[in-house]
Amino acid sequence: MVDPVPAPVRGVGAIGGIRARNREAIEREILVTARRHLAEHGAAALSLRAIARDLGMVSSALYRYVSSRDELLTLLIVAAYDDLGDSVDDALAAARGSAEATGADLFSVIVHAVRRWALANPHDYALLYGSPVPGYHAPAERTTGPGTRVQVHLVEVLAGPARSGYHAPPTSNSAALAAGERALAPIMADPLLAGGSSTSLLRGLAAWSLVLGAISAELFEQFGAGAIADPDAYFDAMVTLANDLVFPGRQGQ
Amino acid sequence: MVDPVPAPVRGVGAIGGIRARNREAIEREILVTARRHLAEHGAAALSLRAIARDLGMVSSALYRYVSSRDELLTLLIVAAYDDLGDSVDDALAAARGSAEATGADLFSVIVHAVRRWALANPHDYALLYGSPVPGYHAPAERTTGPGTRVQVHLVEVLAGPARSGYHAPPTSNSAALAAGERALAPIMADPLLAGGSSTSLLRGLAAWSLVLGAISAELFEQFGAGAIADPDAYFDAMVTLANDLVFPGRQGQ
DNA sequence: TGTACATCAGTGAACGCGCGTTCACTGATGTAC
DNA sequence: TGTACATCAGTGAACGCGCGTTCACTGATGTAC
Repeated sequence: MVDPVPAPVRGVGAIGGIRARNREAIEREILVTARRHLAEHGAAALSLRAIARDLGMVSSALYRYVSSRDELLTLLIVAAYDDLGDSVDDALAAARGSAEATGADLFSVIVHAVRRWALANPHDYALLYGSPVPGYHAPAERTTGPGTRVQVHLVEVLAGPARSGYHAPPTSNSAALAAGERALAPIMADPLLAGGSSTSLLRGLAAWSLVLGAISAELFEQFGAGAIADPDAYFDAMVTLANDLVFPGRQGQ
Repeated sequence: MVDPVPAPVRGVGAIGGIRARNREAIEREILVTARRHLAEHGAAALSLRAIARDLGMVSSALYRYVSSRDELLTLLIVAAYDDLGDSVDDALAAARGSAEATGADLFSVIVHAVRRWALANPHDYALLYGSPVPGYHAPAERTTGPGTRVQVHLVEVLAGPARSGYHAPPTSNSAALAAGERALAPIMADPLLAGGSSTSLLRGLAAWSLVLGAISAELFEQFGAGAIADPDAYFDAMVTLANDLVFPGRQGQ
């Protein structure tokens, strides 16, 4: 949060001292309360005063812990990415523990975990993948790290089948696809993707777009309430089609 | 907008009278100004007072034309859907005029028009397909009509190849896909889809999700600024993959 | 054609609200000697 | 072990702002006779 103070000249800072522990506890309380407000009213309506009120503090007291409303938003974004990352980690760990899983299975596990998390935390999802909060721009240096945890897993899963000899067959319009792959150069430069194929990255991004598009549509009720009788089955089908995109011609689960 | 008055007992209402024409002109001015504010500040920051100020009116005067801020938002949504619909109509008309076009081409024409419109009107796009405006819920009876113009075209395009004998080959996980199709029953009941195939609807929705997901990612910079070197080429590739989804095994453009 | 009257658009003041942020302050907690 | 002092967390008042909405009003526009 905010620097505890320009520089502890003397006194204070005794790590683990009672004051430091109190401070950490209150920092946690602030974040918990802020997340509850986010869940209830959405990011645009986030109010420092309301949060302070809920904590039984005076609004100005919050400034001991948070330098501005924007910083609180940044903290919330980081917390949401972390929460989402944890959910996906847990789902993957459970899946890997229970059975030997193919890449296709794991792709499904990941995106199902994302959807479950999104349905449980719609405003957090909106904060990460919906329209930006007006007047706020996330500082990239603080949000990109936690923001890529899910993608890291996806990249891993995408690379799996390729390592065991699978390669996607050529598809219809290879000219457009080739140009699309070239556009990915800046991403391919990431060390995380070293040795990877831009073809599978392109297809992975398409699958990811499909899944996020489907989740957004469901969450924001773009087809109207009740248009889809069985959202779970519908999403399963979307995942199946997304999976065909990533591993064309390969049998899924 | 607002009912001109409970019931014109006497006087007024002379259709085309100078006062009526003035009223229409001002209604237009309000909508234009509101759209400009939307484009500049986003929907959440939309303010009746600010709009009135821009129009050189006192804020209370706006209530002669609009019953509340929520109603203005509804008008903006309808206007945005109409604008988007017009863009797609124009693009289709131009494409049909210039050359004989296959279904695949028309799909591409439609979604490219959607993307172009979204890039030109990001806040309108966010209003329609992004996270909902906090505290506002669109009245379905006023927004669903204009909201389906694009979908109507898509359905038409999807049905085209089927009419000329094309049928999608079976794909990997037909159990999940079959269940997904069953979930579409409420949509299939729409007269617009009479005689259509739920298979192609399912695939069409997947393609639509893919495209909207890609547009959202681009607009809201979800991959970080500059992550994709050539957004046009990237989107072309996404459309190609989406197209493969709708017409699997069929050669595109 | 003139006149009395209804309806309109727009004004200006006000109500009541909530917001982010700053600031001087008090009393408690901790630390150095 | 005691004491003087630094630093802390939290208070309370205030600044300045903008918002949506209501209301009684004025003068202009239109209409019926």
